[in-house]
Amino acid sequence: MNEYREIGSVCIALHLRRAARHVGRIYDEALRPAGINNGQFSLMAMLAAKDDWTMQELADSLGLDQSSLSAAVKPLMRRDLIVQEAGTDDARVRRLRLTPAGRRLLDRARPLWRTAQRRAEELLEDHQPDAVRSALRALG
Amino acid sequence: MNEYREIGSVCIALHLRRAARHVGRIYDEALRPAGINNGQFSLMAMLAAKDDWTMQELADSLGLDQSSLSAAVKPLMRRDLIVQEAGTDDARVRRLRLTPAGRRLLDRARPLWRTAQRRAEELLEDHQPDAVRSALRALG
DNA sequence: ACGATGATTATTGATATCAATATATCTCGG
DNA sequence: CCGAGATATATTGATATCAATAATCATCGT
Repeated sequence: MNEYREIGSVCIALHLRRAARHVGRIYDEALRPAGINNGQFSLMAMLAAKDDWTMQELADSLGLDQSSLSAAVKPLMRRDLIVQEAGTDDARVRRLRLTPAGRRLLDRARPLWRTAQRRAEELLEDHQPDAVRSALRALG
Repeated sequence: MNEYREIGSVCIALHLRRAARHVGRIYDEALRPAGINNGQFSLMAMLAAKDDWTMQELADSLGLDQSSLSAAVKPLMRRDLIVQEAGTDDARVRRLRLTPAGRRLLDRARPLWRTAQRRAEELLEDHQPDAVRSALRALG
């Protein structure tokens, strides 16, 4: 018997990344008319939910490496959807904000997100979406 | 009330990608002594489990875009861990095989994978790993 | 005030990922 | 056999992701 047949069926990293790729494509496709992808939508939705994030706080909330966030904000800043402003008290920190244009784009994107969200929940019909979210929170 | 607070707590794409990033880092760290990352381990384990994959078959099994696999095999070929050979009957298909060096590296990596796998299962202790895998299969 | 240590963000170099497109090859009707 | 459409893989250009490192700035002890 082949020792490696098992791995494809039990490896948590493989299952997670495969699912993340597929679901990410669902959201990306739904969001395409708004001109952003699912990662950019998540980032901007965080900014809309709570102002005054530092880079590190936001990176932690997204489960991202600090340097990955540093790269991810660049395309959004180039399009003037978000801005980074220097902290007043501590000159090292950078605070992120949505611009008015970013907020408008996000509002246009929200119904598209909801469509994708519905489709993803349908895939989880027989698997208790809340239990799955809870498990994913434990992993992330 | 802010319409966007909800999104961070219910978005399936965000939960999945956050978990996938974190878990991926666990496996990457464990596999580092072998010189491969979790995606490369998955790819090579598939080749060890069953020979004679075409590119498209393997891409489907990994839930990857065909063009992503095309890019992913390059670093492994450069290191002579896998080879691509032209199909005999159909000149379009390329078949992938582990080289002996690839097989040796994979055998060295397997106990490292098992360590990471144990750590990931521990995170899922209270969440029935088999149920989670089943849900992830439904998503991917 | 100085210097060491720590904290925050950015940069670099590598791989990963996709959509769109290109290229090569096959198949099948005529 | 030829050409049209289909299929398999590769390339391109953009963003995503990390580890390692660099660059700034803060803090604290002396």
